Amino acid sequence: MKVKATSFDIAHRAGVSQSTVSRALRDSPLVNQETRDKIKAIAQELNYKVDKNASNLRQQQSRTLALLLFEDPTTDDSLINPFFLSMLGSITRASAQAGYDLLVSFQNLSDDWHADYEDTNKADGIILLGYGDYVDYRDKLSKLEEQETHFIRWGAPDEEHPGVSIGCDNFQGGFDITRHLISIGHKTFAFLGGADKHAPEFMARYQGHCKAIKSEGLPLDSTRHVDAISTEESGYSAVESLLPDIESINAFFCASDLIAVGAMQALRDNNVKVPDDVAVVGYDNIPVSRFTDPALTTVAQDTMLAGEALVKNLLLQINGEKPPAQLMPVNLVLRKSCGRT
Amino acid sequence: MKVKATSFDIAHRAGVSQSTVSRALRDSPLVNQETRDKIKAIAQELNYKVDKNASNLRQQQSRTLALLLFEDPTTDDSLINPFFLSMLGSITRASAQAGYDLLVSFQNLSDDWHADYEDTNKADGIILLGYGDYVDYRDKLSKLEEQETHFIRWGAPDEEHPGVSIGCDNFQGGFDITRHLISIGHKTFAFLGGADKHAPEFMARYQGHCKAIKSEGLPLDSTRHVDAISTEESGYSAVESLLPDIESINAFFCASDLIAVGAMQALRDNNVKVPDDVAVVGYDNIPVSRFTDPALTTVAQDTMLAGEALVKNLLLQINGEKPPAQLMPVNLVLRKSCGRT
DNA sequence: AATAAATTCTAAATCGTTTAGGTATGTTTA
DNA sequence: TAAACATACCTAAACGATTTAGAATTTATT
Repeated sequence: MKVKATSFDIAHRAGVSQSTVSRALRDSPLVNQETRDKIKAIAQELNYKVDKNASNLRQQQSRTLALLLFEDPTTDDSLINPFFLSMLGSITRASAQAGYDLLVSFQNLSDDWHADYEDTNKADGIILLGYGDYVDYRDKLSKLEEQETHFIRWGAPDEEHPGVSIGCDNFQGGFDITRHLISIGHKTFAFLGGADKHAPEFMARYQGHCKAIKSEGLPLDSTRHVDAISTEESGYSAVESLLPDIESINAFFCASDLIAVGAMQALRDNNVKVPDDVAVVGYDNIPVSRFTDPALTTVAQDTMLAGEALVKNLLLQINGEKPPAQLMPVNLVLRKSCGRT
Repeated sequence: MKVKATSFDIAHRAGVSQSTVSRALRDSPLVNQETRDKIKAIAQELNYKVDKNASNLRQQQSRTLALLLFEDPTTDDSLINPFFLSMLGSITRASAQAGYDLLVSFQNLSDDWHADYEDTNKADGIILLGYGDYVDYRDKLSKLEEQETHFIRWGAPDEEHPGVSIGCDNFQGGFDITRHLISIGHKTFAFLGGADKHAPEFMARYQGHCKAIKSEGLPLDSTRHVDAISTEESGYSAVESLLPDIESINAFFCASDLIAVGAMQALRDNNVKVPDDVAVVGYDNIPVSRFTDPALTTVAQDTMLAGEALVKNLLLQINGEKPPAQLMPVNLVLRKSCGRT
């Protein structure tokens, strides 16, 4: 049976006290350089590693962040929204960079996650990642705040939700891409994506969309609005529901790339040519969007930057500061699906 | 400033000793039911949560698993192989189900991850997830084993690598899909995917491919082998390199769906029709494969099952058992890209 | 009524660190 | 030469739980 070396073992071998070992390993100037080197050598030889449980207990911190993923409960269990995954990647890397470990967990409504990480000292802070819909969790967020838990939420900064949040400028994204569609000649639209309080991000995109229509002098009824959640299936059936008067639509603005992928599939199955008969644009710039046929014009959220911002902001909170909410900029990615670029 | 309640606070209020509190909260029969209820009520009221650091330290375990993701270092940093992500999802859920937290971390060659989790008592066991290529890490795996660290590797069970592993039957997958291609009339092939020691999974698929060709009585030189790593770009250029004599190829067997997506893109760009001019099949059944044009025929690995198997196996190890390696079955997913089904 | 057994609780040791404070040395300063 | 000060180390007390051993109380048995 393997038995782990402790700082006492090292102390014994080095002929010093255990506290000196602890100090030496953390390069404290309170211990002589020679002694330090000797202790470190022995530590290495014994394959010694600081026990994080003991260390964390003593220091009352864990140098660990918890990432809580809130998935659209309607989605198939095994699939994860690619956009989240991209965020997950950048968050993982950003926290590693900062010297923090990352606990990942999927949540659903029933869990009382609001207490389970920081309260137990398993994490120093929590990152909440979901598609903007925290409406049902609002009271839990309040509780988090009340408990002075450090947490940050991915989503639109607004007053409705307690706590700090970071999100991309969905309004601007919806505005920009719609303006582009108009600028290349499209005049009538369909917006695919549920824009109610349960999807504040989709809502903002839709509002940006409408604003652009107005500001370009088009009549507001030049766009139609169809419900859809962020899945391919949902995009597919959204298009199906619009087939009867498909000729009256110049362009589809899909609230997410997944919706767009499904939408294009539906169009293809019904012999509607993209972009010749109708334009399609998406939102998120997920990895596949480059490889659809035709390649999808979309709005890119810089997930690298966003992940870093989330982690940085959270760490500031942990260090006792009160960092402000943040709105991240957004970029158009012009590809073939929208027609003449 | 928030100050956390400890078991002493509860003991004080309840008028019992702290040890009684500890027992009561863990439903020990050593404490009277009435006392238990009272203590639990007080705990709830004070919003008490067991400090995991203290608890773990005392119990010498962490009830946490660490997932180490090894990415093809050639891949863009921000992108993650969708297949891994799918595994990540199922592993996360499986460990949550088992009452374990999950630490996620991306690794690269330079890190000395081989010591960093279990040795520090941050995790009770480690899951290694990569595209089969652990060749360069073999000595690190040995070290893990030597240290009696609990770990499990995703990949082909073989004697070359130390430790237990679970993987899908790549040979069978390659065999099955090739046989299907032959059964619907294809006679000449190209295999896209580096099949050297750095990609044992691709290698096994290739070997299954060749076996099927032989067993169906076709000449072995009816297949060509082109190097590619698991990215769309790589698939794209692999196809480009074959363009000169594209007419001599009936079907492309891509070692992964990502390669297939890139390959189909390249074929489209060069006016080669799939599946009319040439068939294309992939491997992995990633989410997009259903939405490519045409939909991709591929080999599905049941990631749900695989994630559960990994976690279950690791937990057995943690509990002192010696579970065997496992080969998971594989399923053909027939869609349009391979031609007549 | 005395003894044994069962129940319920307490005290203290333990996990492996970190860190405040103390104690020898030797070196400088007035 | 004693006071003042570094230097290099050590002792011991946390941190907050779990758990062993044993004490106190109640209940059962003879």
